[in-house]
Amino acid sequence: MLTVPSWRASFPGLAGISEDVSRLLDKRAQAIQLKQGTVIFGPGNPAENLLLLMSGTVRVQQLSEAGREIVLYRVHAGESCVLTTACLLAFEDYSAEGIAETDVEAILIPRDAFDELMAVSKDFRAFVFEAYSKRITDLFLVIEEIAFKRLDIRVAQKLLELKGAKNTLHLTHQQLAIELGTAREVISRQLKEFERRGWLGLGRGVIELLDAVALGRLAQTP
Amino acid sequence: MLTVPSWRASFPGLAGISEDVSRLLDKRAQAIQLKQGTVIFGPGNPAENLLLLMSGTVRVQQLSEAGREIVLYRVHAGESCVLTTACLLAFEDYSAEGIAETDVEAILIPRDAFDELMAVSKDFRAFVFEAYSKRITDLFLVIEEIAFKRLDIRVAQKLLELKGAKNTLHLTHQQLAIELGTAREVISRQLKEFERRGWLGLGRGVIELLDAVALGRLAQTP
DNA sequence: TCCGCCGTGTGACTTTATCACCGACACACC
DNA sequence: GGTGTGTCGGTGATAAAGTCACACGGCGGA
Repeated sequence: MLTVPSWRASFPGLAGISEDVSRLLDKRAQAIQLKQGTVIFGPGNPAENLLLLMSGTVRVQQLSEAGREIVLYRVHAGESCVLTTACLLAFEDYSAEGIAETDVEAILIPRDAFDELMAVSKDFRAFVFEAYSKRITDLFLVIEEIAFKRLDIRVAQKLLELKGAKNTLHLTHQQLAIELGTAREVISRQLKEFERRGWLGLGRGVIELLDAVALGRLAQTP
Repeated sequence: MLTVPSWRASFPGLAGISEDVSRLLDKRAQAIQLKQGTVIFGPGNPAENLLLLMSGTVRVQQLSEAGREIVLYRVHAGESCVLTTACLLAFEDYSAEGIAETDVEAILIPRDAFDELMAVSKDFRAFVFEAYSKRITDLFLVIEEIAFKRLDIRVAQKLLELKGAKNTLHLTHQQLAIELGTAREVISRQLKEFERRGWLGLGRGVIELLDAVALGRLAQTP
């Protein structure tokens, strides 16, 4: 009856699961570590397992035939890489790839254990579908933004989203272009314009937010 | 032991289900008919059931705040409206809406029956995840196209995709603009250009494909 | 030290989006 | 038959975004 310090504490969605499901998880789940930059799944090597992230983030992005890229969403600690489960059970190939953006600790649930958990646990099903729901609404948001939103607004939003506690971002114009699915030159010019307005300071591979308030105002505009 | 002429014949993915699951389906599933134009789910009225389409098509589209729209995908006969199941179990609101594009006959599976089926039937789980997989790759495709593909190519593709057996399409420039998530004027000019090249004949609410081969060539270009 | 790569800047041009407004047709109603 | 009224499509002007080609400078490795 002692409380085992379980990884499951990180996943509120799994809090309510029953004793025996819990044991099943403990038996079949496996902790892994991934170095920053590891390609977790992608064209050619489909995901074989469900991942639950303990720490770090995974970036999921789409590659176009022409070699351009766009970031679809990020999986953070406490979340799961569920969209991979779609191909996990349906065997269909993915055109997206997942990359460990930082070092990552994760729990790995093999395909058959995933299926068994879906069968036996209502809570696990709810957990999975909730995660699906979040990802799909993320995708809908991406579609809405690239189709209908002005780029300056999206750049401002993305800068505020990516900045951490400090107001300094370490990323290149090219990386920012991939975040938004556009071209590097377009981003360069946009950042230049923000710099001209005194909102940003620009350096090689560094962007400093000087006026987050002004950026926030722009980001708010509908 | 007589074969009941079952609706399930329309769904190859459900062919292999066992006797008792089959009985469960028959008991809980319910046939419905929907008139063309019916809003099946949308902001404000989330889907309460899983739909399996017997006949007709459902168009799923996204509405932007600014009032613009884009078609995300279509559900055809023999397919299911699975993405709604994500919110069906996770209760999250959808920003997309589903509309019966034609008169529709469908099988309706209530939420609790859906959950029970997920629990008891491996085949049903496979069916659901396969449907998910298809939809999600559809969404990825939409993202790739609006982000990276030239509009003239997308117009050509869409014209060929929407045309039936005949080479005559009944849709307005506005509708075509919604298909592609762009503006009506842009479509008008593009169609005009195709007409100038002799590829199309244009009338009020009518587009006639005169040179499908040329359109196909354009649609192929990477 | 020098070469080469990477990140960035820029000009010229094309494509796409936006805004404002117009005319034409279709249908309903007098 | 005329007269609204709403839908559909056409167009010009302008702005935003994407594309292409190339130049510059820093910095790290050979």
